[in-house]
Amino acid sequence: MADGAELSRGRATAEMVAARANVSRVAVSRAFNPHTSLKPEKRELILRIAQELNYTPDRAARALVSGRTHLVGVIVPDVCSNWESQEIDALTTALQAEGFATLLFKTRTDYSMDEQLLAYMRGFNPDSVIAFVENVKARTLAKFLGRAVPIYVDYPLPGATSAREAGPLFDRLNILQRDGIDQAVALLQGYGVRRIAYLAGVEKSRANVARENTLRQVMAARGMEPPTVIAGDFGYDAAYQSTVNLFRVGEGADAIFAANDVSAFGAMDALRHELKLRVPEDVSVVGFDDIAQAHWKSYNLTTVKFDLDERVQALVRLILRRLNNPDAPALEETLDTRLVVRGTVGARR
Amino acid sequence: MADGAELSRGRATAEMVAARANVSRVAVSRAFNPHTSLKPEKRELILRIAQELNYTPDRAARALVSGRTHLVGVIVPDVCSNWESQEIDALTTALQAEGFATLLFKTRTDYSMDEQLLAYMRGFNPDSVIAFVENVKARTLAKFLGRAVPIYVDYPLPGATSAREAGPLFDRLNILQRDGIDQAVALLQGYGVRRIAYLAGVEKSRANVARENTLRQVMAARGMEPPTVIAGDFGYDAAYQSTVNLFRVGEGADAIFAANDVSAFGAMDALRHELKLRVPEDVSVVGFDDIAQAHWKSYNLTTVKFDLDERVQALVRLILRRLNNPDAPALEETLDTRLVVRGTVGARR
DNA sequence: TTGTATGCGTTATCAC
DNA sequence: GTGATAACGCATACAA
Repeated sequence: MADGAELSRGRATAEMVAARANVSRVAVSRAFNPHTSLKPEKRELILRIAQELNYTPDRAARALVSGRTHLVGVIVPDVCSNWESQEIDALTTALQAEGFATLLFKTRTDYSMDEQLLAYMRGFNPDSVIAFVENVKARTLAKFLGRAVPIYVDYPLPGATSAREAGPLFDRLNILQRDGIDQAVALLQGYGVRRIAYLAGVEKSRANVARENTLRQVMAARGMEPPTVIAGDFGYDAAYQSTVNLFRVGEGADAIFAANDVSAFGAMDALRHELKLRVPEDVSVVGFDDIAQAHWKSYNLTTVKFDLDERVQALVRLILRRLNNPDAPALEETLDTRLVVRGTVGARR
Repeated sequence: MADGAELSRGRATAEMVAARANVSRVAVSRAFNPHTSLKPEKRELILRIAQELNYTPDRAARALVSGRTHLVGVIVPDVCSNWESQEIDALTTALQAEGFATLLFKTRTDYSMDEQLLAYMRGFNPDSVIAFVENVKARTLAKFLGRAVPIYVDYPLPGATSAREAGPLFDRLNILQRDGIDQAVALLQGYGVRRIAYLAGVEKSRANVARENTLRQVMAARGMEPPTVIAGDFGYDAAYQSTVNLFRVGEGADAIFAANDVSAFGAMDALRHELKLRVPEDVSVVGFDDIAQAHWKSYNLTTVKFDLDERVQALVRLILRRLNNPDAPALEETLDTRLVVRGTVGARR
């Protein structure tokens, strides 16, 4: 009766478990920490009673003394942009399996809330922080972080040397986009495409800049004229509008290389529904990301793929390595991209 | 020098701020708590020095003594399903503005990880928990929760009385789907539709069951034959397949009412690309949710809308009300739905 | 308005 | 293998 009441509201404490099991509080603590010495049968008893009483160690208290919150901060501009949401999803699953929880923070791509947000986040003392280079400035991140070591997801510019920032520690996940872009351009070239337009993403975004620069480089290496660049913001509507302008006002193109899949969808819809052009017979389209919608029949998009699982595994690996060895020099992992061929690139007719 | 080193790694503590400002630690604490008495100039000084030293109160320590973690647990099956991600996005923004952070947990729709997940989550001691009825069983949730009062997002079945569970406290956000569904059916009827097929979602989902039952009721009230029900799982691929079957093997339909927007997209693509039927001239389509993609030109979907902002505001309101009054009886908020008319319902030809 | 003393629930250090 | 005791960083009741 009294037990039931105690049990239902206001979580049980280690002391209550200890009392029930006739052991000391310390024993209860040990029962929940694998690498401590405790007689097996005693541990078993304690765990059983803990379960009966619905006891779980309080992580806030644990964090206070151990210095580990088991919280991983994830800073994103848009949860609902398709790529981000798929990454957050997979990351949360993976972190959960390792005993961490995902703490979500939203920022803006214009850096306007960096300081406020980071100070706010620091209060939660995450063990690790995952940020995208384009969302938070490195210096600001360094300044506002507590003991957490941030992981930067970066898209290195072609030719740039491995970016080991001086001073503060920055672990890094590098995504090399060259392979995928080269495959895409080769495919386009093989189908007789000559004039490629690059449908840009948010201007400040490093992912975008790296994409454009790499595309330029690849095209030059293949003896092609530089791409026409048209404005975009990674979103559907801007892509739609820019594509219409390209063909109505501008000079058109044989192919559109979009900064991400969603932009590619916008471009395709503009081509088909507004400009009455066929894809790929009149214009080919290539995207970036390979989000789930890319295989939908309405689009069936040929796109440069980031392997989501690889990415998430690399991130988790970085987190664990850093936590096991807080003073190690900057860690780095690198991933490639590749082209997924579907139906939006083909012979011109 | 020494300061710089202190500052860069391992966060500053209240004591360090106090020392620098020549005040007691307590004054520092007060400076960060608005409703305490402290000479304004003193508070200002402390806050300035805190900023210099990059100090933020440690929330783990604060949680330990205040009993508030400022964490809101959100339990979802899929971050990346479109509706969820948009809701998480908006919710995170709103919570951030109120000083809370979103703690994300992934579960499964088959309840298979309920107990493990909830015990895990309780360790983090969230101040509040938001769950969807279909994802976690009420009894399990009650058993494993600490002091947090869960908020359930529910789609009440038509005719069911307000579902105040006996025993433990459950706050609730009810979404009434009747208005939107009635508007949709009226519109379809007005365009001469007679045979409606309901493209179902995950079978166990209450959202799905409520949608189907309400649709039945509304159609009966309007003197229509009951809908044909075809299988689905809220996803694109199943919707595509089911729609093809409906027309190839089954008896077809004048209109498809899909359990959500993504299903509607799958149905539309099947109709147009596989079955060579026109939407809406041959078959009308209606969806549910009004996700961002619904207005894309390829789909331009007529759909039953949940107002995202209203939803998020209601949730935040529930959280704050509960926190301000922990012993209040079960709180409840109720929202309506309405039809957004776009281009997938029209005259049959 | 301000400072002192106490406790939040846990793990780490040290004895035994 | 086990138990006492001291931290962890902060907020509050109380005294001044």
